[in-house]
Amino acid sequence: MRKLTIIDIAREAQVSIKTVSRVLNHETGVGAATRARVQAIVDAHNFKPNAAARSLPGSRSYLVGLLVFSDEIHYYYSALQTGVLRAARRHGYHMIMESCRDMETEDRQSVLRRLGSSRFDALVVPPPMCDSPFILDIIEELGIPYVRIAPRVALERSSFIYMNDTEAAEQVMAHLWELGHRQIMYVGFQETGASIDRYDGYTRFFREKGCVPPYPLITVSNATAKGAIETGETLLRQADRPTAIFAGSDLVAFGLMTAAAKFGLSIPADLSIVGFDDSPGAESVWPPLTTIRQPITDMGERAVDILVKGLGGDLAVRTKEAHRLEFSLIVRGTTAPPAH
Amino acid sequence: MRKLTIIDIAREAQVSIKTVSRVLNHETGVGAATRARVQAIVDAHNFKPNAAARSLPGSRSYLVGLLVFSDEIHYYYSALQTGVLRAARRHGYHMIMESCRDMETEDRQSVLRRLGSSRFDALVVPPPMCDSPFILDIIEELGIPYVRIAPRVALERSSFIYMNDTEAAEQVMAHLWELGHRQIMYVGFQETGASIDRYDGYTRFFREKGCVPPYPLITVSNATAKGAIETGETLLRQADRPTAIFAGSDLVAFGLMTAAAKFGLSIPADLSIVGFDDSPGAESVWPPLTTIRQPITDMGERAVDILVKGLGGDLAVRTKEAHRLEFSLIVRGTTAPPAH
DNA sequence: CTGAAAGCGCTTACAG
DNA sequence: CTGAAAGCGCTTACAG
Repeated sequence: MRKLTIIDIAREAQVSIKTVSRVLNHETGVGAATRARVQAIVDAHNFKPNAAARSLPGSRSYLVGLLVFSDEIHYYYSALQTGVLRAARRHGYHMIMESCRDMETEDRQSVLRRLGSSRFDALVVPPPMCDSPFILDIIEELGIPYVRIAPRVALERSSFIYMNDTEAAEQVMAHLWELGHRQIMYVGFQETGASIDRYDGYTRFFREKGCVPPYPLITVSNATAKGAIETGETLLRQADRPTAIFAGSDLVAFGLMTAAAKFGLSIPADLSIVGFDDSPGAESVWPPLTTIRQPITDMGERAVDILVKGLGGDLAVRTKEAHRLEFSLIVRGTTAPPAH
Repeated sequence: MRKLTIIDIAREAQVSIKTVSRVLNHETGVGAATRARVQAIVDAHNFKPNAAARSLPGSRSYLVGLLVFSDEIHYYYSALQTGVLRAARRHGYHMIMESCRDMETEDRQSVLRRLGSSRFDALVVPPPMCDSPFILDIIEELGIPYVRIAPRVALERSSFIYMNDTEAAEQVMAHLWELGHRQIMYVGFQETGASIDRYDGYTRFFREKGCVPPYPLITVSNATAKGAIETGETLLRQADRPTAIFAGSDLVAFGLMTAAAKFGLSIPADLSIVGFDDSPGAESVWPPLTTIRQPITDMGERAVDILVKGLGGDLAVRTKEAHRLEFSLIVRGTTAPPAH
């Protein structure tokens, strides 16, 4: 069977190819009845216009860019990428990745040139680039439409996708509280502001219970587990050590688990631990980690959906939007009621 | 500055656009002098032909497919993808990912239809799909050129990229031997044949030293760390426990490290451990894991290089090739001389 | 070994 | 609200 073209659709709908093109691109200026008839035929055939043919005469490339931080393999970007790829394909776009190593230290001209020479129509900007005024200025100067993932600053600058870290933290606390824990500690990380949002949830939870948080904020490096291990060794030696620790990230949780093992503390019998991220290792460690799953893949998908809708040219949808996605608490093996 | 086209190149070289097209596509039938002159101009401008314009009239899509196993996030595929993406961009191609969840259980017709409807010009086929006759039959039936990554069966069927697992294993053994270890054990995994290749290196090393391997082959599941932890607990309880363990994968190594911690064994003072893969966690655990780094990203790049060369149409390069890439032993903190 | 013509499937710019 | 014409930058099929 030959590949369908808009000529086939046009013939079947008894309209010109231009009208089919209008419907396909959600352009205005087509009668409601005509639009419905064409759309029905498009749907019936599951017709997808040829991307090459679209981009050749047009000004669009049908490429969405995903900004990634250096070439490193990080599950956060992998997950995001899976979502971007999925949505891009759905919309007839391709994904192109642009790596941002050293963008902050590079001079303005070379970054401009580099981003300007890539021919994507729109850009998905995840952390930490989404919070860099330097990067945002350049993107805006180039006039590239963009959507940010989980930004923390200058929220008014663009559409963005986010999840509520504070609320997720409160849910972690509620889980531990219900198990009977009261001596709960939060161990965060230094690298990004997300840790603070989670700490806010921790303190807010205690406040709502009418209590004062029993421990001060502790932060370690989130780059390697070393800091968490060392901190864990100090913490767990204390006489009034917590019965449960809420770790700001899975990596911090892993470090604490290692430290606990060194002290002969059994998890979750002697100490409960909750992570944050549901990273690939969370299921592999022993016991498997109770943690918060972030909807990273969904975030990527939604970002592309917004972008493509905006590129459709319908001015009404160019409004900046903020989409909140839901997290979920994954209860696995590192949480249990406290001993006696 | 306006985007260059082959018309500009043709004018500058005083030839027709058809001749420029021939040079660009490495087609035969251009005089050596003409070819050199055109190529020089192409290089001088760093001219890249417009992919959309190429694929529109032609039969090629300028898309390379990467087959991935389900939608899971796995660093192996992430690394491969980085390489494929990098090489694809270099050659003016885009990358498209095709997920293979349940391919083995699906019926032949639906897989054929699915792969047939994606319009990539060539396919990179990593494990485990590269060893599935079912998948290979379908790809060949569709006439899609493909290169396999680290295949273990039917090597004559296609070009492939590989590394020498056995030799890498021998290098691990040499490292441990030089530190003074003699009671070295190998703990492999069940999932893929790679574990056997590594075990072969283990036994071969002892044979070359004129010894008999001191321990039998042990295998655990590579899906979660649980099996490795339990196995480790059994092994480390033994009176004649090894002074060093060569783990068939990083994940197995992580499990063994957890088990060692439970027994109060200090790594590397009481027990040395070496992994295999250099996965993202290898640097984050404590102590950081000594392991073999596989050139996964490079493998992806090379696969695309071969594919694109083949698509160039030069029959001579359609020969099946096998490219071996080099691994490297990354010595970190889990290996040291044995106690006393 | 080299080139002139037609056309891929769309969008742009314009006309009505 | 709808359509006819031109053309995007290449490749294909053909001619010499």
